[in-house]
Amino acid sequence: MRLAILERDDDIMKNGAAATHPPETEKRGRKASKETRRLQLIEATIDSLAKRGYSETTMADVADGAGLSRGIVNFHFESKEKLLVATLQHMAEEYAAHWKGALAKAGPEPSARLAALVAADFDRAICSRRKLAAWCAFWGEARSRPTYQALCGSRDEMYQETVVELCSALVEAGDYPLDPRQTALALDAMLEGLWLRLMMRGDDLTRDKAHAAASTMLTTLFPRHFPRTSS
Amino acid sequence: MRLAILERDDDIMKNGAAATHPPETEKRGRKASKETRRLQLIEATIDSLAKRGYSETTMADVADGAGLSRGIVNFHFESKEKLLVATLQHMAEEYAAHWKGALAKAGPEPSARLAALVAADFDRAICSRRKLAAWCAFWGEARSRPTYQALCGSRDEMYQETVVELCSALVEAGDYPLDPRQTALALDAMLEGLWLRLMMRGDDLTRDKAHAAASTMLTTLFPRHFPRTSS
DNA sequence: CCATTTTGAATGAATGTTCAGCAAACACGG
DNA sequence: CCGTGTTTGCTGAACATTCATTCAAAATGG
Repeated sequence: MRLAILERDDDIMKNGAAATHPPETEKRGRKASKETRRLQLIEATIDSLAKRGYSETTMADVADGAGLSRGIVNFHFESKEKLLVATLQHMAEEYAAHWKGALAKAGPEPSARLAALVAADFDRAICSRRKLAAWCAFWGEARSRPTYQALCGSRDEMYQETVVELCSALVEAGDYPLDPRQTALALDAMLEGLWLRLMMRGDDLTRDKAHAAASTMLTTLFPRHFPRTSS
Repeated sequence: MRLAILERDDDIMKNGAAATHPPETEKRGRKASKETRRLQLIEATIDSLAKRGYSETTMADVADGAGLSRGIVNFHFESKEKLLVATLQHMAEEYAAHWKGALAKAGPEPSARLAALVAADFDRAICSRRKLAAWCAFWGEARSRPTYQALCGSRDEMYQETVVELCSALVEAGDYPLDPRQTALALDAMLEGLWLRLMMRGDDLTRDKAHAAASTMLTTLFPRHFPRTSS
């Protein structure tokens, strides 16, 4: 009779041994509602993707990770494929909700909004090792799977469009000699590239360093809106 | 009696139907040397990775793609794992040789060298769909496999270091208010991110557009060294 | 008790690996 | 130029393993 380890140590980018206490807000064991169990399995899937990669993520591993029996996944999800799609969907929704939330809190000033968007990308909640690894695992398969490809545009048209608009506003306000679309593309690519590097080589690149590099880039692009920091 | 289709139409980013004539420099059929056959299988592996993704790349598919029999891979490579490592190694070496060659041709001027480095990244020979897809397939697995991780740093320390040095030279020469290391990191991430996007959404983003965005970024970072183009 | 959830063994398909044998190239003596 | 033996490259069926899926039965909660 094994016990599910539920709380994710959504890592501090340094596998911290944070022994958080079980979340009492949600009921465990048999009483877990359908949706809760689905979440639990999705989290276990992310764990497995991060630990073993896409190609070695098995149903058994997911079930074990959740502390449940083998057949469980096919009960809550119909198949492995659907579990993975649900997992990607979950991450995409979480990501979108996160940057939209950050934007909402940022106020109306374009520069503040853009800074918030960048900061959101390097937030602990989003930019943890295990989640980056999971994203990357899906990216690797996205080329050959239309479903993934669509969802992997999580940093999607809406995000991209938002960045374009913010760049447009800044270019106009500051009279910068930049093409908003091109600038937004470059910015976006840089953020994604920083994620990739963050995931690959974890030692010599920290979340803070990556965030700093991105912020400095904003300063260089829009010097009149992002004052140079002392760093 | 099937015939191996050897020449890759290293694609023009739009699956061109370039029916190149068989390379006469290398002997085919039974007489193919060991090394040639290995290359052939590696190319077939890249094809399979691009077409089906890492997790669905099978030995049978590689063998079929090369027009050879099932057991062939285990004869020339020892195992699937070793085939994949050899493939990644091949791509890494090709990539390194390519940018080093471009650098050699660029002359001594730092700005020209940096521009050459960027241009090399978007060269047809390197930046074809199938190769980007293959890279991305490996990236997805790199997290959980030390061997891949090491090789995936193909855009490796040496590349990164070169970019840092070029940035340093430019910063000094032009008195730009930039930190070379941070700038190099951002540039590098942007290039990798552009690759990723180039692979994901092939329609609304072409190699030329990506290259243009990268070049514009150079202009913005080092305006006195990269004159603004009319584009 | 009934409905819902969970279990875990059985099943079958997919696939990496092995290997005995075949056939082309080659070496060499006639 | 032939014949013969040997090496080397290659084949494809057989094998073993891994893994997703199924399902009948058990456990749990209401």
